[in-house]
Amino acid sequence: MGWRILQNRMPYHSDPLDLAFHALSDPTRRAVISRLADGEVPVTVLAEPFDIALPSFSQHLRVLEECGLIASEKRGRSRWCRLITPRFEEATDWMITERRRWAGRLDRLEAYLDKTEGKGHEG
Amino acid sequence: MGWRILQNRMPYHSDPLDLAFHALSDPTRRAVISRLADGEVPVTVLAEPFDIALPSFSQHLRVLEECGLIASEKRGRSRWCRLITPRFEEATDWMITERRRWAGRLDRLEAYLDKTEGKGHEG
DNA sequence: CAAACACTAAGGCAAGTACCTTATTTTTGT
DNA sequence: ACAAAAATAAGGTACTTGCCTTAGTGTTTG
Repeated sequence: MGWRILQNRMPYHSDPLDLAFHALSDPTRRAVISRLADGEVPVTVLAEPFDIALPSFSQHLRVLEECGLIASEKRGRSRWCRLITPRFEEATDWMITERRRWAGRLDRLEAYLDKTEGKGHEG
Repeated sequence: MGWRILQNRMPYHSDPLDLAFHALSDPTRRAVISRLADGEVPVTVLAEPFDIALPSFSQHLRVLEECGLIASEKRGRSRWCRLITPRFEEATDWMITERRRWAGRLDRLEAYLDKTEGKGHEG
């Protein structure tokens, strides 16, 4: 019945999935994720391929860190970043679950069509 | 070496993956995707659970449609929406590929540690 | 044909985003 | 102790988003 959602005004991205997908919607941040698959990397090295100012790049890292996709640790004067996988898994799981849902529906639809088509041929 | 990215200013979300993840970063839009797994639904029915004005809801549908996650068709006075799967698959594939990349790295790391640990025990 | 229905267009607003530049802080290396 | 390196803080600008309201445009239905 009336299962209302989002009754009151909320910040733009509030739940973890919102934050994760928002983080992944930027090519710079996706590239960072890709790069970190290889292991830990300090900020300057991570930033090197990108043609943006370091503070701008750091903001991207902050977005990734705040939504739990990466973690970082200061060692001496540089900060090392690494991937955190569970948040990424969460987002992936959402997508896979959705995909399974519509795949399941299409399977049932196909089964139904096969059956009715069969009856059509019989009748 | 200098594989520079994003040299010139670009619109916020330019490639299909940017658009898809951006679209998925909103809970209303994710709920629409979930709902459409069941099949085609007209806008008003789709909008019913949400406590926002219809024009606001329509904007969400537009975002989903413009990035290729849904399609819609006008029949009489209502517009029917349905899922479009390839764009969703694209995004899912990106995530699965990334996951495989770091899973692979962790496997190799584990193999390496096993080997060195083995040598350590032998020596 | 008029009223109701299902959107759609247009315009407005507060908040958020993605960049920037210019300090400032912290940590080496000499 | 001093200069260079690696961030970080602070503040600014242009654009985007997510909502709103009000006013249309077509499409049934009585």
